[in-house]
Amino acid sequence: MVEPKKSCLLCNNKSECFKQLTDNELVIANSNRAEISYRKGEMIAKQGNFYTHILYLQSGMVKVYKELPDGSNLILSIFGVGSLIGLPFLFKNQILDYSVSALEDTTICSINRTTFEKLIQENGKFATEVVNQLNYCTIYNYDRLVSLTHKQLNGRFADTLLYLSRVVYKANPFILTLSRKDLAEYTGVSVMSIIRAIKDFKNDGVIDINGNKVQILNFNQLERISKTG
Amino acid sequence: MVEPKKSCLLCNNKSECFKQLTDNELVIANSNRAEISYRKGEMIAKQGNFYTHILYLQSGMVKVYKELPDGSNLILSIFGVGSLIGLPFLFKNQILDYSVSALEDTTICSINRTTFEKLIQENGKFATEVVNQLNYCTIYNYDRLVSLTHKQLNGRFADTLLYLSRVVYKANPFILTLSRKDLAEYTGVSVMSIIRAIKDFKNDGVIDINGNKVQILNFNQLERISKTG
DNA sequence: TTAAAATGGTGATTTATATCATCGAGTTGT
DNA sequence: ACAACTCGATGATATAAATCACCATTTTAA
Repeated sequence: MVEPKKSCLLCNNKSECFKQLTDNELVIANSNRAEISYRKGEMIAKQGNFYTHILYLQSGMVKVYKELPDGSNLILSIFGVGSLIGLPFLFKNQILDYSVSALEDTTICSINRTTFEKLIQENGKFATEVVNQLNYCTIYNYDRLVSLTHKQLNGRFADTLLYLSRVVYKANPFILTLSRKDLAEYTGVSVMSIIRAIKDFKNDGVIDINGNKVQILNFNQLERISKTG
Repeated sequence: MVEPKKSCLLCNNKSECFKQLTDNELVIANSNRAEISYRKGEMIAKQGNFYTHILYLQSGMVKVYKELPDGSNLILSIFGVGSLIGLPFLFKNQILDYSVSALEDTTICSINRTTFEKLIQENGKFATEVVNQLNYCTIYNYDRLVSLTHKQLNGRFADTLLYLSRVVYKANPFILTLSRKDLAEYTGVSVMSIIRAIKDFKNDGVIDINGNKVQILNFNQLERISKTG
C-alpha cells in the first residue's frame, strides 16, 4: 500500500538525526524515500534479505526479532513512533539479520541506504545523532543481557512490564498490542511461564489485566521483583 | 604506571577510525592522550565512575563486564589488541555502566572523550568507522542474546570456545588467559557447569585441555553442538 | 613458613522452568 | 454458518542446571 508522499521538509515528525539536516539535505533525503503502510501482523522486513533501506517509523509499532533455526523467535526490540530501524546494518552488512513485523497498523518511511550513509559522512551533527541512537540501543542491549541471563522468570517479566509501560506505550494503564506469545518471545521464556507469571502478579496485586488492558498497580513492588527475581 | 609516549603520528598500530585522520588531527589527538600499563588482574575502569576517556588497547587483553547487585558478574565482551573501549558512552552518558579489567598485562591509550567526540563531528570518515565499530558490537550482542537465551549449557559453551579461538586469540591451540570463573561469567552459567562441560567435551574428543593450553580438535562437531545445543 | 585465600574439581540434591496433554473461547475464512 | 485455527489457560511431569557439601592444588599474603 503506497500512500501519497509529503515532503520531509514539511514533516513535523522527524527523528533526532533528521532534525540536524539542512533544507538542501532534506530535499535529497526526500527524493530517496518511500512511504508504506502495513496492517497489524504484516511482515515489514525479512531476515536474510538484502538490506537496502533504513526504516523510519512514522506511526504504529513494530517488533524486531531473530528467527531461530528451531522455529522459535527472540524479540530483540519493540519500536514505536520516531524510531529508526536497520541502523546496525549500515555500511558493511549486506544482509539483514533480523525480521521486522507490525504489532499495530504502521506507516514506514523507507530511506535509501546509501543516501543515509552519505549523510553520515557529510554532516557531523547527523553522524553524532546516529551514534547517539546506536549507543542508546547498545546500552539497552547490555541491560537486556543482564536481565535475560541473571534473572529468573518473575524478574524478567517485571522488566518486560516496566519496559512496556515506560518505553513502549509510555502510559499506565496501557492497551497491550502484544500477544502472550510475543511477551514470551520478548522475555525469553515459554508462553506457559508468561501465563503463570501474569496470574501470580495479578494474584499479588502487582498488576491488573482485563483482556488487553494492562495496569501496573504497584511500581515499587515491580521494581523490587525486577531486582530480586 | 605511565610510560614514555610515542606520537600517534608514528603509531603503526592504529585502529580503523584513527587511520582516517589527517596528520593535523592526529597531532590534536596525540596531545589529548595518555599511555598506561596494567598488570594482569588490575582494574582499568570501574562501573559507576564518571566517564572521561576512550580506551584504546595497544597490547594485551581486557574483559568488559557488568557487576551485578548479587555480587556476580556478566562478561559482556573480551577485547584484544586494536579495540576501542567505551564507545557506547560517548556524547550523552556521563557514567560508565560497566567495568574493565586486564586479563593479561595490558597497555592502554587513554584518549580524551571530548576530543573523540569532536573528531566524529568534524571528520565524516572517522564517524563512519566509529559507526562501523558500534554496529559490529551490536550485531555481536544480538547473537549473544540468542546464544544466552535459546541455547543450553553445551551450545553456549561451544559458542564461547569458538569465539575465543576465532575472535579473541585468533589461534588454535591457544593459551587460555581466562579462569574457569571468567568462562562461566562469559557463558552465563555456573562455574560447576563450565567444569562439567569441559569434562564432557574432552571425553567426547571435541577439545583437549592441559593446564591453560586449549586445542579445539573438532570444529565441525563444535559447530554442530552450537546449533543443536 | 605457614596460614589464608583462590582455583579446579566431583558427586548428590534441589529447583526453576520447559514440555506435554488438554480444554474452552474467540477469530478467521470460505 | 460452520469448520479450522489461534489464543489464553490449567495441571502434571520431565529435565537442565544451580546449589550445596566436600576435597585437592595452587597462589597469595602475613
